[in-house]
Amino acid sequence: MNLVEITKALANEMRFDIVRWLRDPETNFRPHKDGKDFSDGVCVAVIQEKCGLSQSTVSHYMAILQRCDLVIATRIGKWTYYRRNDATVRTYLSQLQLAL
Amino acid sequence: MNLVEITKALANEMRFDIVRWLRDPETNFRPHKDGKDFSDGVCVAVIQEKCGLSQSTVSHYMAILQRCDLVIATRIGKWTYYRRNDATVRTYLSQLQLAL
DNA sequence: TCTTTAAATCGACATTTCTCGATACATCGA
DNA sequence: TCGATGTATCGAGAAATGTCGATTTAAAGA
Repeated sequence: MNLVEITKALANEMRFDIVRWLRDPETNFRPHKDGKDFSDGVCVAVIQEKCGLSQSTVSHYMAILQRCDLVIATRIGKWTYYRRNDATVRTYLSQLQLAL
Repeated sequence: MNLVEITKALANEMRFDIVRWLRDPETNFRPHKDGKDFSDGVCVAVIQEKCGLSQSTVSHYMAILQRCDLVIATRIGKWTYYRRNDATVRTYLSQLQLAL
């Protein structure tokens, strides 16, 4: 757990929002077109639609969030679903409290 | 209180450390040469010595930390003393908990 | 197998951040 | 008032980040 690396990942309005939104996908994202629930997370296309950024940028951002374990990716067929890693978020917050 | 702005300020190893160090100046910085205590904070020269960065960079970093209220500056004569703004740090941490 | 679709990667350019040395400003002491 | 000292600001170049469109990869379906 590298505090500064996670802080860098969150030091961007959109990535910060994505992590926030993923706390409660039901209220923050539209449903998947095929009706799949959010148990594995939200697919890139739906996150992209919400962000209003290009597909490549969103994919890149999700990779950054994944690299520091803020999200977990699950590939199913053509789709990659990203969900929050609550354990990392919790650990980050408590470590930050201790450090700062 | 802009969460992302404060997060950006902390998204740099050295600035992160400075804020940490300022929680307990007595253990993290050498005493001021004139014997002044740390009640108003730590002067730039002493922070610079600890960081190992140039004077201008440290001055710049302290301005960034000050702009988002993470530190409070007190000018006394030629010296500027910087101390942590614990209120901001606490508010930041709790707001972050709520947001994330 | 060919086409379509979702996502990742690549290459490029613009913007921001990092960091420095030089200079300016303010204050102190002689 | 002059020189020394501490800090802030300026200007610049290097590095990192943001962001895009194009391309590649992988899987699904016809």
